[in-house]
Amino acid sequence: MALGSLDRSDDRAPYRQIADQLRTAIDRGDLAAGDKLPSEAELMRHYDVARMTARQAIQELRAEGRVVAEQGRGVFVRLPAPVRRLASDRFARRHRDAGQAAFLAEAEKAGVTPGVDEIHVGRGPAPDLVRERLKLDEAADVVIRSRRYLAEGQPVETAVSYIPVDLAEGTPIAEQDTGPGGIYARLEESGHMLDRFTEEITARMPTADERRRLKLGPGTPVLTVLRTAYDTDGRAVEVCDTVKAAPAYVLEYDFPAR
Amino acid sequence: MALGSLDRSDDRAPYRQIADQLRTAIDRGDLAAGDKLPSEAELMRHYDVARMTARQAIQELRAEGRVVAEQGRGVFVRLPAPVRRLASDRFARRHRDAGQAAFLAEAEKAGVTPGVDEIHVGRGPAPDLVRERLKLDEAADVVIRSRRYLAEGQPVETAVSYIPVDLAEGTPIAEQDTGPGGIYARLEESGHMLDRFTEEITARMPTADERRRLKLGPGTPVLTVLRTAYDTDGRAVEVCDTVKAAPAYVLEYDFPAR
DNA sequence: TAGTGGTCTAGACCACTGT
DNA sequence: CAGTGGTCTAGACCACTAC
Repeated sequence: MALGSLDRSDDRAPYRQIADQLRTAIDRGDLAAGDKLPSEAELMRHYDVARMTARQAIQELRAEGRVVAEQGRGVFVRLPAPVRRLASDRFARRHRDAGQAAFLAEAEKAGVTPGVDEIHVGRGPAPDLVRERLKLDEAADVVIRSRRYLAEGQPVETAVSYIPVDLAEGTPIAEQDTGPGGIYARLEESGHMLDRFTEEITARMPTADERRRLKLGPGTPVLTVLRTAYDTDGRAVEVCDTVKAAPAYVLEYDFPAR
Repeated sequence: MALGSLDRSDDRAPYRQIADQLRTAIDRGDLAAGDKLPSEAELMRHYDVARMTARQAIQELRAEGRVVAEQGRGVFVRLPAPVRRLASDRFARRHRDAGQAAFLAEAEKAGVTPGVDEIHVGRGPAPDLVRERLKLDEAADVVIRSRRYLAEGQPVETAVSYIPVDLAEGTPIAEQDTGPGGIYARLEESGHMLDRFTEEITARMPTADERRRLKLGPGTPVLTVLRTAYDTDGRAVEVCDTVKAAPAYVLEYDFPAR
């Protein structure tokens, strides 16, 4: 691990120069995934700077999500997250017919042990974003199902589903356990055959709460997917708001050139 | 703007408590978009802490992308970026027939003044990711077109297209100006009618280079879209690698339940 | 010129990790 | 125990902004 030296005549701040050199070392592969970076003390000696300067350089890389600090151990080049590809056919009826909800089917395909926890089922008013998409009036309540998905025990996604009460009440959708095939299978059983979905994708930094629930390190963005399900009558029957740890996902879509 | 006080018995670090209080003030609307946060000096007086502690609190919010610091002026609650929705029909043939490339058609629809700059056209080997998708052997060159898109003068997206040389050479695709309707119109003119696209979406923190080209503040993630275009023979005729400033986009996809 | 954030120094004590 | 990062203090000089 050969570090360069500071150029005091360079107008770039020393901490940026140090960050650049570390970044380059990572990009070149001098520092591979999982490797330990020089400690703060080593950087102080090597570059002859104060501790805060060395720390600031490392802080840059942390904010970029390239390295992770572990107290008492050191700072390490971040390991590439196990990536799960989500194809847009993941809600295909054949999976429901096989008795599997989308997340479980997808995880199994990827050879990952799936899990679900923090399941909460309730009833209440829908957020504005949801109300617009479900075309409900302000007064109408919805059944709200929230849960957290795990892959290999690690949280990777939170999801909140909103279903109009007239579609959910009296069915397992309003229960803790929705049964085989999940919400979509129950909707189809009650005569609402699904026709199509729309998904709206954004990316942003997580809120403090999301950081906690998804156990995200600093410098880790989230992908949000807001999915609306329509039945064959063209009625919006569910809105699902998901927040995914971005490094864990690739979303795939296929569409015609028309 | 009423700030609380520190709880020294709280095991959360003072800088976290201060960050929490500021975050809450923003969420509650006490600090609206564009408002100035208390200065470092004010935070030092109010909470009776050292400057670095006040700075660290603000640093938290910056990394979350919630506030932006402007030297000499102060720290401000970030303004919501003007969002552009990208529907998956943005490559519909009707737009090409109308003589417009996708970005321009989309921008006009959104009432935004579009721009393109930093156009570079060249020829060289394809990156691995691209070669796999174009099904080329290692030796085969591609035509490489890179450019940067602007909305209202602000850079919002960079794009690099890769086209197999046998499809591009001798056509305007290998020239600086591809002509009306862009690359896709030229491909169709030469007999490669487009059939479908696949898009692979990820989100991550930008590289230093991307931060510069897209003028991104800290705490701003990017959305990447890797699009592959197929002609009616099922041949991959183009791969386009785009990097978008995440706050500026919502991607929309529509797909059947099958 | 006063106020702001940007950067740096030189210390200090703490909690956690591994030996 | 020594080594690591986490946090804090109390200063300093600088560049930029607004008045």
